[in-house]
Amino acid sequence: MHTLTGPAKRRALLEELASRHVRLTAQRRLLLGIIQEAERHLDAAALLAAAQAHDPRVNRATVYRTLALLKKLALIDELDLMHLEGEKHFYEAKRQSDHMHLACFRCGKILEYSSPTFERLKAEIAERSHFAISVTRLEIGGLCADCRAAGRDAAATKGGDGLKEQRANARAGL
Amino acid sequence: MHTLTGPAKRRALLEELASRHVRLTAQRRLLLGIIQEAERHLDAAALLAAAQAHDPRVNRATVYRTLALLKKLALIDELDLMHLEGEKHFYEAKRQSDHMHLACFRCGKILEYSSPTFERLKAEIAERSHFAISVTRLEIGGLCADCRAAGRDAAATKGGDGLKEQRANARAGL
DNA sequence: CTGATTGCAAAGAATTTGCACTGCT
DNA sequence: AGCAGTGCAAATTCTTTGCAATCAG
Repeated sequence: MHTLTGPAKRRALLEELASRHVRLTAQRRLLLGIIQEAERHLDAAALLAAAQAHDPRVNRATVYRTLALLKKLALIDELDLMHLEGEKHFYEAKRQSDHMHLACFRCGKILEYSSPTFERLKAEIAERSHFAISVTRLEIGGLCADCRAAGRDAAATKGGDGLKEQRANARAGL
Repeated sequence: MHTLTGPAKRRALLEELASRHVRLTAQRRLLLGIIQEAERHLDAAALLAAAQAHDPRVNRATVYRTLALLKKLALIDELDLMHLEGEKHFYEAKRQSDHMHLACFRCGKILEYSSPTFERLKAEIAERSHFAISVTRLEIGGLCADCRAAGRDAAATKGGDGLKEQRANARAGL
């Protein structure tokens, strides 16, 4: 997961934009680079912060506009990650094969998973519903292996309360 | 799709809440009923409007709090429907088997689709990643059968621009 | 009774927009 | 040169919260 090839990948994105005759401003180069080198899923605020570390003049609006552009050009995917921590969106550069995201409600960890079965499912859907698929988003919420074990232990004593669980409880007024 | 059994289903939800010792206020009964009888996916605003049609005193906050409660109790699923029209969430009563949502970027139509392949995929994920799945959300964006055809026609003349496409274009400043 | 639930209105988080200015190509 | 892109700050959209009043069990 997050197998980054570094410069190679980065150039690919830049070239992709250039070949599509998209203007390459300093801001876009910077943002593209950050998105591609990212070791974790970035939200708009994190991307903005990272960009401003290099050049404080990069503006929030530019970040949102650039993300919208890249999404429209199908170069990045937008994720909700099960709204584990608020309603913000996360972004990642598109890769060869789609993958799904497993979000742990307890520790907040995000696991990635890809499978031929998913590809088969998509093909099946396309064929049977005559739908031309352009984006897929498969997000799964639950407990990761570690937290399943930890949860069993904690349940014996106090009753484990994780990230998402806390938020949900608060909202439901529990 | 949207095969509603009416009263039967409604009672089921009420009883489910009662059996869990959840207080059944007039507001909750009303909201539950609306959610279960709904013929389409409801967002918080639509749910509020529908509720207020019966009783104008139902408050926005109560709607959000009730949705949070039902989500926490795993009685409803929250959907993003590919953010086709803003960032609001949609809700639907949970059913026996999970299904995915196909969102048409052009006409905004939402199709539902369920498949044993999806069930197999979930089983595979659970087994291989040792993840305890509690919620899944599979959303697919693209063009529905009708719009694929319409798009081909329109492309010949003006170049079809649909709901989501318009918003995306606007955001990307195109 | 008594704590859970509600209404209200104000606050909050995330994102978008209008407009004047800047900078690619 | 000329239009796409940007910064800025205000506006929007959707959702949450604090607190006093109300209600279910």
